[in-house]
Amino acid sequence: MNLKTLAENLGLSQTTVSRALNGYPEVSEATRQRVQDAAVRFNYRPNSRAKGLATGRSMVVAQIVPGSSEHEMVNPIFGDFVGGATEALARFGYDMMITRVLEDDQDKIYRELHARGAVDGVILQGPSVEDARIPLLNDIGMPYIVHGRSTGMTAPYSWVDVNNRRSFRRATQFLTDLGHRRIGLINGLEYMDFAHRRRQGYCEALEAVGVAEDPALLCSADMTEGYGYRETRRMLALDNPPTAILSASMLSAIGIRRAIQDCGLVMGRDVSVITHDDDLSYLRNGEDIPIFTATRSSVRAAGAILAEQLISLIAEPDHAPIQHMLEAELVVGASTGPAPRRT
Amino acid sequence: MNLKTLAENLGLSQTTVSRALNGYPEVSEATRQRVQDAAVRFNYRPNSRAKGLATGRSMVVAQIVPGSSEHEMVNPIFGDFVGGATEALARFGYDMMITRVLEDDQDKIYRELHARGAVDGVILQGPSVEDARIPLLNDIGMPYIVHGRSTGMTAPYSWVDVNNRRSFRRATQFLTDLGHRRIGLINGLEYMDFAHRRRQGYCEALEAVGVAEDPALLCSADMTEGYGYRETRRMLALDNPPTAILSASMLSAIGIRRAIQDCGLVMGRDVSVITHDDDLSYLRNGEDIPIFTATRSSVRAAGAILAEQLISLIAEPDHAPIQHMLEAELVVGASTGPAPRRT
DNA sequence: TCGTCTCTCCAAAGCGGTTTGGAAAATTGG
DNA sequence: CCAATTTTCCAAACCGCTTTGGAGAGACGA
Repeated sequence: MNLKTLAENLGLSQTTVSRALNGYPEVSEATRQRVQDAAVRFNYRPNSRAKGLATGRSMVVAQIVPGSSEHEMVNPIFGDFVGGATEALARFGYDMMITRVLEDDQDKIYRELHARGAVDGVILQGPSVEDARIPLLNDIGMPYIVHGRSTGMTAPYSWVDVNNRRSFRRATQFLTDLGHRRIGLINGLEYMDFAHRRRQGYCEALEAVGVAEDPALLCSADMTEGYGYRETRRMLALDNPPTAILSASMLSAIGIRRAIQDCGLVMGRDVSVITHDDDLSYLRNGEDIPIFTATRSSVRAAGAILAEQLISLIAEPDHAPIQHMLEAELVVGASTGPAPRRT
Repeated sequence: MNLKTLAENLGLSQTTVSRALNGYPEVSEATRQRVQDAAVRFNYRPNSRAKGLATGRSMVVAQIVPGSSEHEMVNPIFGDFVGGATEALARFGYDMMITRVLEDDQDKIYRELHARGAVDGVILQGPSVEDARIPLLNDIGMPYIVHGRSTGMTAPYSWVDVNNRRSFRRATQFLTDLGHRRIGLINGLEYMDFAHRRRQGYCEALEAVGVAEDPALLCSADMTEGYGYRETRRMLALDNPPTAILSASMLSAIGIRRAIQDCGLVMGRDVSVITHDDDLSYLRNGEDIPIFTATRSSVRAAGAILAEQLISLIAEPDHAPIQHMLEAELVVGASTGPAPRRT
């Protein structure tokens, strides 16, 4: 059923039917009712592509998933983020398209996506420090919003981000307040902006209590369970092991907990742990009381906010850049306690 | 830059330019070269919507993410699955669209997606036993393929699935061969088809050694870490606790391990554990040697296969239903050992 | 030299909507 | 009752591409 046959069935012109359905005022209420009823009866839906052609909008937002090779790690937050974003997008009649792109032809794909008119806007995921995609998108002139920020960017751009520096500063300070001085940081990849900022916050808090950072207590890699385990084992084997560890993700934290137990220690007593918690639906930090003390910020909620902001950027192309800072909450769980007295 | 202006620039008709770019033989090699060069020079890309309108194909495949409420759990496999699928889709020029849909208006959304002509085909995720979406899609007449199967379906349909029953039968048998007779099953939600089948396999293997199933050793829920922990604690507190546990996911298995340790027992010695492992990129089962003995089947690979099969279904609308069975491999890790002698 | 084939290329008709610029009909005001 | 509005509807152009049905130009054989 297309507009033409629907109009014929009603004995009206396509114009009138189109207007009736799209809520234009140039059509009487009686006619509008009649048209709407018929549309429902015939299960009529305007063809997306035709509508898009005519209006110049695709009502689709893209999320580009980078992946340099077959074995690239998928970001665990992907599912929840998309869940939050699609829900918000659906409310405004938008769909989300996922495009996978190899590192090397980022440029090409973004340009093509725009030239093809396939999408109205783009969500940029996982920005690195000085991310090259930002100037690229500025150049292309397609609405976009970044999930996170990119240190070192001079040009303005729209973003939604958690205050990673502050949250890790607070977390570290929480530990120093408890008397900890040897604090490990099991961080994400530090060319990623979020990890870069978390490290800054950590360093600032250490500096505030006059502790110099120790390279042996720092590491940076993909945030897996095994990584958390391995690095914790390494740190606990040091002559001067940490009494507390900061973790960049729940998964690493689970590995950290395992390592602590395997060393015959008790988490929260011998070694305190604070982790960042994205509040993933399939990886909850405990049920009633949190297992880990954590800096918590729902990535799902972030997805919804990004989607809404992107839509307003699309609606108003020369809107000033949107900059939306989210604060992580510091929730206290069972994994932290006062620094053990030096024996 | 659109076809018209490109043609004008070249002094050719739109027809010729279109044909030159799409590889039709009615155009001389010299002209084709000239056209292609110009297309590159002007960075011309045919508009997706216009092309779709003209050809009647959208070159988009949808994946519907069900979600009944705000707090619905996102399936942890989502990211890897989409990664595998989009990669395969991209090879054939397809994009993937994610649509979120509330349980209650599944019907409406599928029908609309088809009527709107927004997508050429659909991937159905997470089928339940007797899933109502399958007859619905048959009725609508849109190409689709199911990730998993649906017990109790009479109508034929296309699917790609892991042989869940066999793999859990083998896993259970592996344990009975080691002398285990008290074996717990910490299963996924059993209205989901995969969980239903795994339970069947488990029961079959127990029956083979004459062991009756014990309701106290069975449970079914969303597969979280906390769930694995809680149920393991419960089972280990029984008068007659299990000596082995089967887990439906890595996440639950991690909780199971934690519970075993918290009870002062050793996994692989006091309690054996086998888990299903979807080989998620962010949740690897150990690095060199597997932590858990596991039935392993890459969900990422499954995504790629589903995508390819769906594309062939789209290309050939009256293709016979595709039924592709994947076998999980049983990899032996450090979490299993002979049944401890009854003391 | 002329009809017949190929080779190239093109004008125009869709695909299914939206939107502009009127025109006919109904309403209002004097 | 008639002119001036307002209301209601429509024909046709347009969005950017593909594809059908030729047409013109050389090449070829007779």
